[in-house]
Amino acid sequence: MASASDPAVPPGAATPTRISRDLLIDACARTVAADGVDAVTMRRIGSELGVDPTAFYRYFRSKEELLLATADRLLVGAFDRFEISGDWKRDLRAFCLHMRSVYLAHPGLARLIETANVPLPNEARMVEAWIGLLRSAGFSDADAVASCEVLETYTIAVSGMDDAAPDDASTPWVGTYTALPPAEYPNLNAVGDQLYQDPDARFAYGLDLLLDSIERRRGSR
Amino acid sequence: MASASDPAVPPGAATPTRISRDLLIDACARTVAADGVDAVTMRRIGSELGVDPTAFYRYFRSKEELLLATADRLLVGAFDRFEISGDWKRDLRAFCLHMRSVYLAHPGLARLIETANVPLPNEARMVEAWIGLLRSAGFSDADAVASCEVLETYTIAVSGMDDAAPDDASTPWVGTYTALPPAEYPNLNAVGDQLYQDPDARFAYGLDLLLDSIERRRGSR
DNA sequence: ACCTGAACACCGTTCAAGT
DNA sequence: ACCTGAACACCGTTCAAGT
Repeated sequence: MASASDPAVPPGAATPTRISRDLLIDACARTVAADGVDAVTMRRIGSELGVDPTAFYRYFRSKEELLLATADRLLVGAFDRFEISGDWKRDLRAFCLHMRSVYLAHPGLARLIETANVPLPNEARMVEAWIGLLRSAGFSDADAVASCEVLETYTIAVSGMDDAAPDDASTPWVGTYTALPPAEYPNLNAVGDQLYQDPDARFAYGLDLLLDSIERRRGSR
Repeated sequence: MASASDPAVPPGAATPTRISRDLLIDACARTVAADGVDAVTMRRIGSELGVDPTAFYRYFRSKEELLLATADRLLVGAFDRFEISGDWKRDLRAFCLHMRSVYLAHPGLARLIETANVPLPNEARMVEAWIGLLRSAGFSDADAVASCEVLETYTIAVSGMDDAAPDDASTPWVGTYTALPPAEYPNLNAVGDQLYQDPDARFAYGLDLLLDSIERRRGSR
């Protein structure tokens, strides 16, 4: 797609380099956005670029290296020009909700970042921004670090869990809890129909619980 | 191993059934406890029972069915005879910490339960107990459901994230944040050495933030 | 009735061979 | 210098054949 519209590569010229790190990351990012991380196979990336599946080993040491580079690219702009209102609580809330939407749009991305054993460059910039927000809001260094870690962990772990579930995952769950014998499961029979209705609402509810406590701990010091 | 020490199976007798659902689940559970969910392969389970790798298809429809049955077995007793002190906050806190320790002892178990699209029987019993605890503590049904969901989600998602990281995963992270250029990363240079020190402490910190807020919402109604 | 084992359609990755 | 393609060592799963 990129090479077809690139006027710098005349069609009749001697075969130019058809792939590069950037092109491979592009193809990988497209696949992740379309079908998730699990859909990425070397054979698919290769055929998408019209190239042998094994050609990419000239540019990346392994599939994991390609996936991490792709993950980092997908984080670019996810938070970069995020508007800072000055209200730390409101800003952090919007931050977390926005990151969640990015994770949900790229199934497997959150878990990819979780399991990386080295922080991605754009992840570092994100944490830098979060901690800056907390420190300038008057939090002590220790509180800023702890609060930042908890919010980051909560956001990425819960979103990673929710994006792994298929779209209709909530449907089979709803109702199964109310079908259990009432003698053994009185509470589930009473309130089971309210369980697991809306993952987004649940995420926001927990996020507000965390932010409320963080705010209160700052005030009570 | 079981058949070798089983006196009910004389060595010279006509070959008896050597496997069953229970034996397969046992072997699978042993593998999960020793090396995690990812180490489970049909060929390994087969060789562990001295049986052809494909023999298990007579007892389970697929690998996933075996894994889910194993997950449910690993939840048995994880919370069953848990002591109820009567202090809901203290009980829920111990509950979550205990479940986390079970997840961490079985790498991949949390994610296995997360991605199941039907609740496991022992999971239902767990949620029944949690909601009962909250309702008898005076929470409204809506608050009990929401609080229970958030605590369950937080515990399983964060533990699933932490158990996926290798043991020395924290080591490479610590320090990388303080090595970044101070001009661009002033906050990470200032407090980066305090980041990602202790996953258990971080989990407990966030758990207390949640419980504090839950307690306050009950009181202010 | 139960287990076996060859086979199939996938993986990620290596490496000698082509151009 | 760059790409190819056969090959290797794995997967989960199927199915005809053995006993």
